[in-house]
Amino acid sequence: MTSAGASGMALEVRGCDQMNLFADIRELVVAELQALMSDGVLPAGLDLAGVAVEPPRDAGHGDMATNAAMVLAKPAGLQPRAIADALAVRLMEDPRVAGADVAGPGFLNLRLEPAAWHGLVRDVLAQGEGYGRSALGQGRKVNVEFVSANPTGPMHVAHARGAVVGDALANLLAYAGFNVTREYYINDGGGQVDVLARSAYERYREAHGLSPEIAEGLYPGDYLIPVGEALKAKFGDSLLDKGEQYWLADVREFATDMMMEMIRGDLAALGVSMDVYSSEKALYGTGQIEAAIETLRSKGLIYTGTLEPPKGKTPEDWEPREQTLFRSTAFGDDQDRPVQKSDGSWTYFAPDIAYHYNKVMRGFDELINIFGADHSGYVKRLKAVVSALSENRVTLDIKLIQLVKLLKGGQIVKMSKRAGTFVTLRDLIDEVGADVVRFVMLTRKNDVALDFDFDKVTEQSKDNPVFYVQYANARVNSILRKAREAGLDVSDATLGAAHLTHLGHAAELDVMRKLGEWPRMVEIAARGNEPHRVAFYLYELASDFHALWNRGNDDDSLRFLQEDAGVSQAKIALVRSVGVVICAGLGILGVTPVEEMR
RNA sequence: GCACCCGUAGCUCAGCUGGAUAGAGUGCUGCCCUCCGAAGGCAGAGGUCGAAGGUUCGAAUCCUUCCGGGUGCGCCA
Repeated sequence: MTSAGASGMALEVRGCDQMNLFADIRELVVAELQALMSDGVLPAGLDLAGVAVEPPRDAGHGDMATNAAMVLAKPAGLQPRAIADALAVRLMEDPRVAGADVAGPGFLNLRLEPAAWHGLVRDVLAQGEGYGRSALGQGRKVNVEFVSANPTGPMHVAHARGAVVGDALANLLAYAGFNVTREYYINDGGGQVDVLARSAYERYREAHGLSPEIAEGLYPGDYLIPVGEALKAKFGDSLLDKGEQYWLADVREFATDMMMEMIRGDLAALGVSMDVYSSEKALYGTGQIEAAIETLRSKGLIYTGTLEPPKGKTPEDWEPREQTLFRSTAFGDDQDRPVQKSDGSWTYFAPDIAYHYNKVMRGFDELINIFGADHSGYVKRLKAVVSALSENRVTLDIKLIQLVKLLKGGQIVKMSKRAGTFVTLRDLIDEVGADVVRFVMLTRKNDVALDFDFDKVTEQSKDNPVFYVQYANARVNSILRKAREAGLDVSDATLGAAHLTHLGHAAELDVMRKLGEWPRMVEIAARGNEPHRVAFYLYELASDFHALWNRGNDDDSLRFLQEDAGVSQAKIALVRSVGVVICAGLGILGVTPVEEMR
């Protein structure tokens, strides 16, 4: 939602004062390892790519841990401990490092000086929601294609998850320094839009007082009634009692446009806006499909042949047919795939090839498609197409979105298009709100099924992750409000200049450590195209913050508002930092932060 | 038959592209409000990471083979 200026911002932040404590310490470790190499303690020319600086699993081990000694032991021909000891001595000389202990099989556990964490808080306040933005993407052009629902009706819940994941992923990638385009591929070239046209025509007849004949296979939904009315308004009675050949094309275009209008509205209600809408139909008759196929043919990947029937269960009506095929088996697919039907017309795969060719030609470095899990069989052939057409320059990552199971009162909400009981995206948003829909849809990895429990998501307890995170943010704002009422200056500038040496308790350090993980988390999530990690991170941050808050009940010195204004400001600086990161994270998820719970 | 995805605490799920004694929530047991919002927090119990092999300093994570569940498999997109 706030991604418009993202790529420019990332470039700006890139460089010197981009704060990422883990990255900084890794740089330090690498520098010291290089020094050890030039001193002859380590053999020269070691590959340091595998050296990682990570949060230790157990916080008791310290603030950060590096595996350097273990990954280098073998290539260096030395004992891990010997490397770790030598490295520890050098690292201790850095003012940020308070301790470096060798542990376990050769981990080097680092404890940082409180001042390092204080610097982090100052940085969060100085950079605001820019804290955590990354230059990882280096402005590379990435295209995220998602939703792409057929323009034949309103969006329903099955589309919602893909829409949310795609949009949050786009936000995430923009935040991580990619130049992102959100794109919707309109499937307006196939038989289903003819069905739409015929269905709408019946509603048009209905608008003229005739009784509609919704034959088997047509779309029965009420949402087409206004389309019928609009057709009447536009065409009067000129289409009545005419054969399909007189009206099909016009009605199809008109109805498709209205459906897309409705879908745009549905997306907007969910907070999604696309940068580009591409039309399948627009590929026909322009030579683009032919050109794409010819390009593949020139690589020897197109031929005429006959497919074997699938082993195991052969379809009843199977008969061998000669078709134009794409050699996707050359890329690991199970079988070659037809691009032309036996009558010579294109299969749905052909325009898809042209569409992906088009994306490659537009200069994208990376393509990401968000598909429903029922498209799993489609993945290999599309990847094959992209790598063939781009000479392996462009990568295609396909995220398959598993089903959403709706639960209400402990019961599964059965959805049937025919029975008209499917739940539309609008219904869902009207009932629980777009923020809840978005957050909950991001609390699972894309490739596992998701239960969406109406009762839980509207509940105000920590069962409900949306509420839990929002509550943390509300508490942050509550503190700021109280402080202002007490006449304290809590502007970010003032807080950033506070004497943060007042922060040092273990519970406070826990929160600071978690804040320190944010930029690292962004990069991990962006590298894997996994926006759900942001949701989980926010939950953890909220948890650490709630814990700190409650410590104040037992220990007065941990309360945020103290007698001494300077001490208060230091504490509030930390509180405010938590709010900044929560807002940044919610921004990526596309969820509106609430300042007060109601 | 083949391909892809999933299998982690009673239940719902995380798990950083191979790291340390596998973590949350929920449920169960016991605690914490004169208090910055208890709509919260703390502690305890609870595991053969579906199974068996393999790769190496080291595997829930990578490889192989099984078992169980889901999805898909030429003129629908």
